[in-house]
Amino acid sequence: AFVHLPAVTENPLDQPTDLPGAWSPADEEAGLYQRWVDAGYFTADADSDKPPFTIVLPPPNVTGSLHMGHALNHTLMDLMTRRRRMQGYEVLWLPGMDHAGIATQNVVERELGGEGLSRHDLGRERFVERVWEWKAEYGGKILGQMRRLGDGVDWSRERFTMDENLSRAVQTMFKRLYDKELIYRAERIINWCPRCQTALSDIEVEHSEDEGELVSIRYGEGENAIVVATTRAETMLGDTAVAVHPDDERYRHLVGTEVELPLTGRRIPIVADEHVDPEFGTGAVKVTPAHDPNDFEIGRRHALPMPTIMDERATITVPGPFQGLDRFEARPAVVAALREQGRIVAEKRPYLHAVGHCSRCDTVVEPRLSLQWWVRVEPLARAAGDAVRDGRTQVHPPELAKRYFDWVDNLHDWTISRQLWWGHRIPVWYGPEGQTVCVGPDEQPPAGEGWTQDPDVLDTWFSSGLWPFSTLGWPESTKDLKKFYPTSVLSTGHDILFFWVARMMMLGLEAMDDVQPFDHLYLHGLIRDANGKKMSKSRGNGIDPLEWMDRYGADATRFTLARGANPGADMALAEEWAAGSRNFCTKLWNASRFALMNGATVDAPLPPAAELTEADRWILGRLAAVVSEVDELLADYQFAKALDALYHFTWDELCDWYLELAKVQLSADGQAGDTRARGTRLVLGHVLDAVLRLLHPVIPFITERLWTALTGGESIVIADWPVADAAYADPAAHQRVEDVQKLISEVRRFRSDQGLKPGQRVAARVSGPGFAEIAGHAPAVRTLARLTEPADGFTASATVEVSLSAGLAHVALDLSGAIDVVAERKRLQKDLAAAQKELKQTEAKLGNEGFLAKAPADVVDKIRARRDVAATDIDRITARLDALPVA
RNA sequence: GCGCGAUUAGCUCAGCGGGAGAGCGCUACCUUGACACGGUAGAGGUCACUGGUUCAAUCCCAGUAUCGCGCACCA
Repeated sequence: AFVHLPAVTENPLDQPTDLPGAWSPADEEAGLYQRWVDAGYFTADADSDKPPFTIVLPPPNVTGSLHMGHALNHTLMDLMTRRRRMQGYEVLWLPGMDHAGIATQNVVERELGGEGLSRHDLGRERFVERVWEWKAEYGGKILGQMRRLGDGVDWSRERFTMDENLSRAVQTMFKRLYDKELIYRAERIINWCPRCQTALSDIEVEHSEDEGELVSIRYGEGENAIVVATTRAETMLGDTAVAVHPDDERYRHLVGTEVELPLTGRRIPIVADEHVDPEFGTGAVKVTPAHDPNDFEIGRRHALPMPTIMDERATITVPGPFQGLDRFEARPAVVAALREQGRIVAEKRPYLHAVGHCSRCDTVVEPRLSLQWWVRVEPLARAAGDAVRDGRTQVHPPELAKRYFDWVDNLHDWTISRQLWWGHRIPVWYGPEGQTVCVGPDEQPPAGEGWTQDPDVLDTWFSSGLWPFSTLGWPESTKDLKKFYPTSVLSTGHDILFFWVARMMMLGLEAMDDVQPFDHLYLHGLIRDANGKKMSKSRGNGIDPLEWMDRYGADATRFTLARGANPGADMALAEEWAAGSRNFCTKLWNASRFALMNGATVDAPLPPAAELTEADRWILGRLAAVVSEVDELLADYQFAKALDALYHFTWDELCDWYLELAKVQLSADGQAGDTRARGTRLVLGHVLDAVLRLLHPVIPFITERLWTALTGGESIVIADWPVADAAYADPAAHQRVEDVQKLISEVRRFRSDQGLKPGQRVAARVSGPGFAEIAGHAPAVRTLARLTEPADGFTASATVEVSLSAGLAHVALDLSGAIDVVAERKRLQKDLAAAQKELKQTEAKLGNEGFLAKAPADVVDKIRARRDVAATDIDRITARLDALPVA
C-alpha cells in the first residue's frame, strides 16, 4: 500500500525572488501610499457610470490627533471603501475636519494665556484671525496621520466646516429653519459653563455622582415655619417662593401665606405645585427660578419674579455680604450665616447626588436663566425617528436603534447659540427699534444706524450636522450631490450617537426633502485597555496607534483593530494583540515568498479539475467557501468574524496544510509529477492571489507589495474582489484530504508521546481499508509524519490505528527497540475514556423514546454513527491495551 | 431612579437547542530547505447562581447576584 517516494534532494524548483527576506513596513508604507494617491485611485469621478459608494469621514476636531478610536473607525471605513472599489463601485470617501468651536477656542485661549493675554485683549476680529493662524500652523495634524494609516480618502475633496461653501450651507439651513419657525430665541434656563463662559446643550453636560452637603433650612418663624433642604445653599439668595404639593395636609394651611426668607429681609409666598414630591425630604421645596430648571417651571406657573443672583463667572451679584464671592465660596458662607441665625435644622454629609459638569473642561455647570437661540426639535426628531423605523436608515447593530429612539423620541429643544467667537456667527441682525432680521447667504445685512449682528456663534454640531451634504455642495445641486448622496454608510463610535448622528438625521432629512443622509449606520464600540478599562490620560493606560505603527507597521495595527471589531461591542486592546497581527503579516510574507520561490504563478488559467491533485481541489474548494463566508460576514458588518475566517484560512489551512502538501507535490519526480506540479503552481498562485485580494482592504500595504510581485499587476487597489467559485469544490477530495490530515496528526501524536525527535524518520508500513482510500497521498503522509519506507525484514514494534471515514488505517512502526509502554498506555487510555464518554452520551440519547420520536432524522443518524464509531473504537483500544506488555 | 447589555479556559473575547471554541499566555520537544514574529504535540472550562420550558439547555423563559453602559431636573 506504499507508493514509492524518491529520496529527498535539493529542491530543483527553488527560484530566486525579488522579495526581500522580511517585510519592513517603515521602509515601504509611505512610498506605497504616495503612489496610490498620485495614481488617483482614491479620487472619485462624479461622471462615472459605476454605482456609487459613499462614506463621509466623521470630521475630526481640527485640534485632534489620531487616537485608537480614530484608528479603529478609519480602518473600518478604509476596509469598506477599498472592498467596494474592488467590487466595481465608484467610491467616494470624503475627508475633512471640524472647526470644533469650544475645543479650538480653548486651545488658542490657552496659548494666549501663555503670553499673558486674554481673547478680550485682542478683540473679536483679531482673535478669530489668530485661530485661523493656529489652524494653518498646527491644525489638521490628524490628516497627516491618516496617510500613515493608509486611509484611501479623496484628498481632492477635503473639506472644513468653516469653508466658505460649508458656511453658506450653515447660513442657508439656519435661515430655512428660522423661516419655518423651527429656530427661535427665548429666555430659559440653560446649562452655563462659568469657565468656558458659554451656554451648553444638554448632552454637553456630563452627570457624575458628587459628594455634597444637604442642609435643611428653616424659613419663617413659629407656626408658619417651613423647612426646606438644598445642596446649593447659596441659591437661597434668589429664592422667590417655597413650593409644597397641593394635596399635602401638612402644609395646606400655609399655602397662600408668606414666610420670611432669611438673610434677605424679603418675604416670599408659599405656593402649591404638582411638581413637588411630598415623600422627599420635608415635602417643601425652595424655589429659585433663575437658577434651576424645575424652579423655573414652577416660577412660570406661579408668575414668580426670577432674579438672577450670579454673573457669567458664577460670582454672587446680590448686594450684601456675599456679593463678589464665587458660588463655591458663597455656599459655606451662606450656611455659616444661616447657622448663626439658628436657621440650620440639619446637615447630612456626605450626600451623593448627580452634578452636571462641562464635557469640555469638567467645570461644574451652573443652571442659569439666559436668552439663547433654540431649535424646535419636535418635528425634526419625529422625522429622524421615522427614517430608522421605516428602514431608510439601518442601524448596525440593531440593538442600538433602541437607544436612538429613546433619545429622539424624548428630546428637549436644542440650545444652539454659544457665547464664543470661533464658529459660524448667527446670521441675525437686530435693529434700533428691536427688529430682528435673519439674513440668508445671498442677502445683504440691513444697513443703517443701530443695526447690530447677534454676537453669538452656533453650536459646532450644527455645522457638522450638515456634513453629509454640505461637503457635497449643498445647497447647490451639484454633480457630487446627485451622484454620491445619500451616503452609503456612516461609521462612528456609539458615543456620539446623540451629539452627531441624530443631528445629521434631523437636519439631513429637513434639508434633503426626507432623503436620509446615510443608508446604513455602523456603530463600533469603544477601545479599552487589556483589562477592559476605559483608556484615559489620567489612568495612563492609553495606547498610541502611532507607536504601534512605528513598532509593528500600519497593517498590523489595522488588522488588530479590525479583528476586534464586533458591532457595538467595546473592545480590549493590548500590545500583544498587535504583535500577533505583525506575526500574521510575517507569516503571509513568508508564505508568499515560499510560493514565489517555488514557481507559484497566475500566468495561465487553472487547469481542469481532473489535472489537479486532491489537495489542489481541496484548497480551491475551501477558498470558495471562505470567499462566500467573508462576503456574508462583511455584508453584515461582522468585521471581526470575517477577519477571523481569513486569518484561520490563511494560517491553518493554506500555510499549515496546503503549503506542506504542495511541497511534497512540487518535489515529486517524473513526467506525471511535472504535470501535477504545474497545476499545483497555478493553484498556489491563484489561491495566494485571492487571499491577498481578500486581505487587501484591511492590510493594504503588505498585500500590495506581495500581489504586485506575484502577478506583475499595476496595483491591488484596483484589482477585482474575488468571487466565490465552487467549480473545483469536490466533497470526496475534501473528505480524503481531511482523512490525510487526521492520519498524519495521529501519527505525530504517537511520536510525540513516545518522545521521538520531530526530525527523526521512522520506518513504517501503512495499511488498512481506511488507508486504501487515501493511498495516493502516501508520499504526503510519509513526509509530513516523518516516516520512511520499510526495508526488508521490517518488524513493527508499535502500531497506531486511526478511524478514518472509509475505515481503519494501521500504521506499523519500527521504533528499533522497546516502546514507552507507559506513554502508550496513557495515550490509549485517554482515547478509551473519550470513546467511552462518547458511547455513554450517544447511547443515553438513542435509548430515549422521546428523542427518537421527536428529534430530526439527520440528528438521530449522526448520533447513531457516532455511537457506532465509539463502540468499535472501544473494542479496538481495549484489545490493544490488553496486548500491551506490563511496564 | 429608569432603560440596556454582560457574566464561557489564567487574560481578552467569539459561539450556540443535540459532540465546549479563538487569540494571547502556559507545558514538552524541535535552528525540518518560507517563516523561531516559526513548527509539532499538549495541559486547562460543573459555560455566574436558582427555578422553569423541552425528548434534549451553555444556548430559550423567569428570578437572584455581580459588573459595565446609556438616560435622568427629585430639592
